[in-house]
Amino acid sequence: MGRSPCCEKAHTNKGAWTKEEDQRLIGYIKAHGEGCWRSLPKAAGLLRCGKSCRLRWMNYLRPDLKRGNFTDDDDELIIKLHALLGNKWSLIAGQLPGRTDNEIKNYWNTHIKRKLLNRGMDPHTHRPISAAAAASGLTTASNAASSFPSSPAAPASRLPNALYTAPTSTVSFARPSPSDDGHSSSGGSTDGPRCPDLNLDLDLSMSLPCSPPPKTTTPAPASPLHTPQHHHQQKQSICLCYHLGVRNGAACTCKAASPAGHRVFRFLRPMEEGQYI
DNA sequence: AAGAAAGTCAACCGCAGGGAG
DNA sequence: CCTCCCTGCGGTTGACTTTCT
Repeated sequence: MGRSPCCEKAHTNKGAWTKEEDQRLIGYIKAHGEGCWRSLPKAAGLLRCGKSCRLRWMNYLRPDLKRGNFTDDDDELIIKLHALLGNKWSLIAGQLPGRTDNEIKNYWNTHIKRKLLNRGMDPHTHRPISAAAAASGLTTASNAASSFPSSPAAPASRLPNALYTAPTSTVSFARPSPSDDGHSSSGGSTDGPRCPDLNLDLDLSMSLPCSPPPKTTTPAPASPLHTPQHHHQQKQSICLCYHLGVRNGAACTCKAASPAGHRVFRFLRPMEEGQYI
């Protein structure tokens, strides 16, 4: 019956982190590197559960985080990536160096949704609201927004033209199955027309080419492990073809460029025929 | 100036995936 | 192949801040 708690809740703090806790966490990770989040709190002398420590580090304390406002270019990139990937915030974050999935998720929900609605676009389907409403029975923008499933599940024919302009590159990519995230229950995708080959304009102005990340002034912790931070840093170099399930393609050498091999590149499970995001 | 409403975002929760044994 | 454990992800909550009346 139920899961066992991830940690001993009776002796853990919850809620906002104090400066002292932050310093303890930062100090410990600087000294020992990331990894083994479950045992980290005890080792660092923190009365927090490991998940909480990880989240705090990932979303707030990491030295490579970029604080501050999103630019319009960021907005557009997020919109495009969301149209492509759905609510795969971690993948989207991987294309925005210094941004976290949580930050982007919040930003989407608080800013970009409204921005799209103001444009008359359904933030889920990325289609004009009138068309989206006609197709799904929605009648208002707020309905359209509130009825979001986690994935836009938009076949190519339903995505905005901006994403499917004259194809500069044609990619036949695999979409994950609808059950991948367990939430794609609506959006009119599962019974839509099959669309195995999508002509994607992949020129999304990615700032991160398929090459090893350049040396930065912020040294990574001296941890030989494939730490989550390492993972995040590497995520910035994830090639979109991996996101799209097109791995080991002749045109992609990302994996070879990665020192951490399979742990670095996470990719969406290739879809079975007829399945969409 | 005070209270209400709306907006923002850090943090929590539960689940899924993957690796180890 | 199965089970357990750990990590990471996405959805949601709620405290705090800002704006409006």
